[in-house]
This record gives sequence, C-alpha cells and structure tokens, in this order.
Amino acid sequence: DVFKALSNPNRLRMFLHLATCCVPGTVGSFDAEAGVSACVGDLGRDLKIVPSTVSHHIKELHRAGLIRMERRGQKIECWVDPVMLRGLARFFHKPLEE
Amino acid sequence: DVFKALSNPNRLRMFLHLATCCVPGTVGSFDAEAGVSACVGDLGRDLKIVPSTVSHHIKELHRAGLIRMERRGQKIECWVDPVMLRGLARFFHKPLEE
DNA sequence: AAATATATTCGAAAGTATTCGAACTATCGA
DNA sequence: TCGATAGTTCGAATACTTTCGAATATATTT
Repeated sequence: DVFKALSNPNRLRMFLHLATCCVPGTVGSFDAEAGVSACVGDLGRDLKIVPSTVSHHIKELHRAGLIRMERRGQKIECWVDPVMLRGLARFFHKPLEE
Repeated sequence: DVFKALSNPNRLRMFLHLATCCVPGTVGSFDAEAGVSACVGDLGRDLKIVPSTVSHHIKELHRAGLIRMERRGQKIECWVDPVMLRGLARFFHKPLEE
C-alpha cells in the first residue's frame, strides 16, 4: 500500500530525496546532463541510513509502486515513478470535484 | 503524520467513506439538504468496526489534520478537511512541476 | 581468479500498532 | 432524575515494524 510505504519517516525522506534530487521527467542519474545520482548507496550516504536498511525500505517503496529501479552495473538506480505521482495528486483531487 | 494516519486499512476506509459520503464543501450531516451522515456511530455501523476502535482511529485522523469534528447533541459529526485535501493534492503535484 | 564495490537476505532485539471488551463520561428525552 | 443513546478511555493480547550487523550475492577491474 502506498500510504503504508510513506508512513515511515525514513522511507518518506528517501521518497522526498528522490523526488527532489532527480530532475522530473528524467530517469535517475543516467541522463548524463542532469548530473544527479539516485543509487541505493547514495541514499544511504545522504540520509545516514545503513545499506541493509536502505535496501529494505527501497523494496517497500518499490512494492508500493512509488519508485522504479534499474541495475546500471554495480549500482541500482532509483527514481520516483511520475505516473504514480500523478495518480496520487488526482486521488486527493477527486473528492473535491463537484 | 498524515501518511501514517492513512496507512491503516480501517483508517483509510473511514477516510474514504467520509470523503465520498459527504457532499464536498458541506460540513458533515448538518447541511440538511445533503442528507448524509458522518457521525462516529455511523462509521462503525457502515464499516463494521466496534465503537472503541472507531473512536481510536478517528482520533488519529483528527490528530493528523485529515478530518474535522464537531459535537451535535449526543453525536459527534466528522468530515474530511478540504484544506488538507487540497494540500495533499499540491504535495504530489509539486515534484512534477518543471 | 582475486580483490573491490555495491546491494540483498537473514535473524534477532526493541519498539510500535491494532483490536477488543469492560468500565466510564456526556447528552438528550420522557 | 432515570434510562437510553453516543463516544471515550483503559488495559491487555496479539501482531507487525524498524533497525542493525553478519553473512551472502552480484558486478567490475586488474
């Protein structure tokens, strides 16, 4: 579940970090011009969370459909799924439509 | 925290029930023409949750700022806070703006 | 093949959440 | 003021979450 995934403080931090560090519309750090990184290790370094915990939380965020992942050599790049983001925005808009 | 409040299945059900049963812009069941109800007991009856549990969850939703409450005689009316709803919609929109 | 860098899985400890029933408080109506 | 209706608080049982370190797996480089 999406909200369960975002209910943990560290997972929310990770999600927000990915949402803000990654240029919208690009796919993680492999748009060379963007110059942003979003691999599992980077998240742990930036947010001071040990790798095994990052890995666990990433799995939850992925399971909830909030982030996408792709292996790039040794690293695994992560980025927020824009489709899900749009879906959530609409979810909270809906009840207000008259 | 808002997402923590919505992370529980029963709380999410309660929130969605309130979001859909109550006419947007009105304040619970005391807009007579609306004809909808949203008191604590109704929620329990509709969603098959015992009163003490409803009460506990309502408190959480209220604490998170998701719902508003007001005593109307013996009953306590609940409704989703439209301001918070708009805030959440904007929250998920933000990262997509370029 | 060995060494290095990166990420995952596992098990365990500590903390937190969920749910219920029983007892309690609050409000209204006769 | 008594009884009925509506909600809350409390305590306890059960279940789930979070986090870490150690061991394991995967990928690159030499």
